[in-house]
Amino acid sequence: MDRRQIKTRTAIYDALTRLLRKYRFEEITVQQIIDEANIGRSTFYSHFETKDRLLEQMCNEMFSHVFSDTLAPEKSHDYSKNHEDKRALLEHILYHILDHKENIRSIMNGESEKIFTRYFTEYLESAFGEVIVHMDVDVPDDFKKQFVIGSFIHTVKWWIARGLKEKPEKIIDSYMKCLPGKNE
Amino acid sequence: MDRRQIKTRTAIYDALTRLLRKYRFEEITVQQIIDEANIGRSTFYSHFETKDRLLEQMCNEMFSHVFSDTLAPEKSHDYSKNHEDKRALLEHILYHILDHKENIRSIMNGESEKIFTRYFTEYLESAFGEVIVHMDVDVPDDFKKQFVIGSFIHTVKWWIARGLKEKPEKIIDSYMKCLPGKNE
DNA sequence: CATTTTATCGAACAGAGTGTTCAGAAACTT
DNA sequence: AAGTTTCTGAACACTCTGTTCGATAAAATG
Repeated sequence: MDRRQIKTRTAIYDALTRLLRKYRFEEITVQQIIDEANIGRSTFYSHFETKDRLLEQMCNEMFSHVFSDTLAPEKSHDYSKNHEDKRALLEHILYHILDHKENIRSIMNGESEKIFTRYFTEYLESAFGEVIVHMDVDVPDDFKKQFVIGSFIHTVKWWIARGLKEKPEKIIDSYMKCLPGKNE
Repeated sequence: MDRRQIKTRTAIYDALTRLLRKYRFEEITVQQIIDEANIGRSTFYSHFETKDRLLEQMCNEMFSHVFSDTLAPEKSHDYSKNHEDKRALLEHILYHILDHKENIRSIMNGESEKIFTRYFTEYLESAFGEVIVHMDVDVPDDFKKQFVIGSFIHTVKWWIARGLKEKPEKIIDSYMKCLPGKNE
């Protein structure tokens, strides 16, 4: 890839990241991004069709990184085997989120939250779907799934919204204590 | 209030409701609302400052109705007393949501979802905050609250997103089975 | 019923933002 | 050095927003 393209691309990403610390995504204009990134107007549009596509791609890169290596098939196999490994995987995810501390809070408003949730749900579904079904609670399978996954994602969002203060271990510990049934 | 005002107001509400069945809120323009409602442009703006304020007020009316009579101080006192009454209150809320079946699904996208969540959280917080703290799980109080309330709201959203197919009793039953600790 | 008050209408307007185009400058490749 | 690709930025057409104002219609008042 041409160096120039990489340069403008990262310039745009960085600009948006910086702007997101001050403004909500909805109130940021393309012109602001262009000025902050120090690029020409037509350059922006040759990289991204719209402002929304930019956000989408930025989120995709970010979230795919957050969930990437944890889902390597060999690893996920190990993880879901027993209680302690599940705990380790969940903690691992939180640490990955912690890596993006700077971005994640400002990104976590409006449309981007949905992208995050979609990614997260798909990921947890594929990593834990099977395990959850085998949990010992007398409710329909689909309900069980939505409850366990939904409450986890909600917990993570809560953790992020409050500034990622608590240690991942603490969050996962509390979360698992709140889960129903014997899920060892 | 002037009859004319009431007429335009409901015309606008109805128009937006109808449009929301076909388009997402973000892609609806003021002009579309005006045309659909058959009113003059300046009339719209004499009623609502912006499109967002319209949505906000519409949601406020709707959600305050959903949560209104269930939170009458005397009643909530009864409700949180014992296990069965809590169940009854939760079911009651779902039935109220069911009353708005037509609107609620289309409204439940984008910005309006946040208004719903805010209302819902505040309500549950005030109705059950005390009760939750006394639940027998060894996690911090604030975590306990966010988990119990968050997972309930998520469950309700899940129920709505799938078309409110299940009976309220069924949803509440499953939900309570998933809750941790002895909360009788 | 006549009068006064208030709401609606709609065209016209200014302003902000979007996304496109294009010719020349600048940077990369071979 | 020549050829290719990307960047630049001004200019443009468009869409949507929110305001203004005089004319018209409807409601409230006495």
